[in-house]
Amino acid sequence: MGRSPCCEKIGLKKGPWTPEEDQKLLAYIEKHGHGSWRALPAKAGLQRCGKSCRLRWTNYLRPDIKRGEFSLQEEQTIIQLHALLGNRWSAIATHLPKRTDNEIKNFWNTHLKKRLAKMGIDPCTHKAMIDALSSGNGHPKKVSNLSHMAQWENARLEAEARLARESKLRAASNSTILPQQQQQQHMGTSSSSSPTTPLPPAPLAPWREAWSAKPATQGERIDLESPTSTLSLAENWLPIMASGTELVDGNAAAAAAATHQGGENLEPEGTGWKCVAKDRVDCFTGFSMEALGSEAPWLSEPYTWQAGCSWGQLGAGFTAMLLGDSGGQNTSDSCVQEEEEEATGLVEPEGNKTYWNTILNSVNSSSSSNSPPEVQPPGQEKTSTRIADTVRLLSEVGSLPLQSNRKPCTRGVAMEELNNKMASRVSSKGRDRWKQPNLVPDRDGTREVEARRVEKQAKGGGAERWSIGSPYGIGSNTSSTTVALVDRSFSNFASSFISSLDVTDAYKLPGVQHHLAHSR
DNA sequence: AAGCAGCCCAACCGCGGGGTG
DNA sequence: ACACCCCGCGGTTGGGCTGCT
Repeated sequence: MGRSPCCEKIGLKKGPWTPEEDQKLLAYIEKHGHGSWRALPAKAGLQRCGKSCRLRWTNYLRPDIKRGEFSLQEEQTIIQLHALLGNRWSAIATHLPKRTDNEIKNFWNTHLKKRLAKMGIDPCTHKAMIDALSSGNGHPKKVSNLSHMAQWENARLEAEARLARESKLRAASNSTILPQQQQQQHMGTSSSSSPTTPLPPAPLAPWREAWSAKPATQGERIDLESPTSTLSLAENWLPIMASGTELVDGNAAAAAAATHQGGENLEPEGTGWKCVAKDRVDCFTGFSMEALGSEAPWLSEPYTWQAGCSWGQLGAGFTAMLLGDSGGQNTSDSCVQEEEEEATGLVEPEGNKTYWNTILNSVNSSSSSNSPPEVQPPGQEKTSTRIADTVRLLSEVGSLPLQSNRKPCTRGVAMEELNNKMASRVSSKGRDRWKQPNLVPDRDGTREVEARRVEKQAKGGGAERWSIGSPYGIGSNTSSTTVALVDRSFSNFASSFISSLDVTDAYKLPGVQHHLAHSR
């Protein structure tokens, strides 16, 4: 592995930057772009290594950096994202405009970590301390990593399972709907569908569709019910809800959840929440939908997009996202309206019900000026849409660069894209496991090359400049391309989606909110 | 006022992935 | 397939600052 020797070279300056050095660096980059960092110091007349220059630029000199105190909103975002992503600071930073990963990392280590610890929440696991200790065998960091990885693995498995089902669906006759299945759906049972039986697309709520695709026997359950997904569901979220600690007692949790449900879908005194609290240890080790099934009345409720969902819905949230809304397509008008409202934060996440379609419309409309959307055979648009959106969901939530300047996804492209991403995830190792290249067409349009974001344009966004990386270098007009930021509303969606995930729900509870707000 | 401890954060270190020849 | 190079990332360090004794 050819690692660059970097700063140990004799004669290169280290330590704090002087204003003169800053000025030199700024002037050079403004005029030429940074190009090769290694070559930059010599060209700019700096006695620094390229790495040092890069760090100074990315963490301090860059014009699109916001400095100063973190707002409450930013704090909460960091906490929620850390609960989901762990110490993936760069990924977290992509959700906090104008903040650098280094700044966020420092802020976490110096402020938030301590504050959470003070509140009795383990900053590594985002669980109540007592649970972290009891379940982690004294290795909270391991537990944290496990939880985060479990969530991603969960997403991956569900996406893969979905693709498998899509294949089966395609293979089977679209018009075949077994009468007994219709009856089961009507009756609300969830576990008796055969894995080899084609599933009807519409009548099932998304999460029920996902779970009903499971085989009925334990040995065949690997399709959708992985130990990791069970872990992420039960371990992250339930303990806080049910722990009865000073943060939120069981009743408060139930009441809070009922509030999230608008007091309609979940009865605080109902069997659901009590069951969760009482049996949470069992849930950790042996959770299965079959076991709960009809015993848990909230599971038979129609799936609805509420900000706070029952714990059964939490896991289903991701599933539903990956599955898309099977309830029907939205009209373009309402999509636009919802998108606008979503961008202003005026709507509840139930607007997400049709969000996938909105996103695809956005992406397509932004990119279709050059290439008209491919006409899909009837019945295939939706599949293509969902797969493409799945890819985007994984990209966004995992902070993988979005390929927002790509042509509208056809089924084949989307399938290939998703498969590649999934395969890459599985095969890659290390912290870049989730990182994917951001591909853009090259100058000839004959192939794709990696693009790098070089700067944000005007304040407030709208467009973001990307530059094609090697071999063309950065800063050349011919190598840079401007792509529309069609993902603003998607980003909003992602935030609300993240907010709906298991552990983060704990932070939405009034008691915890209060602690967060008043411990600043 | 001096000494000390703790905090903060810019900067550094080193690992590892990706691109290229 | 391999070596080399570049760069991004997360963990860590250390100098400056602040508050306490």
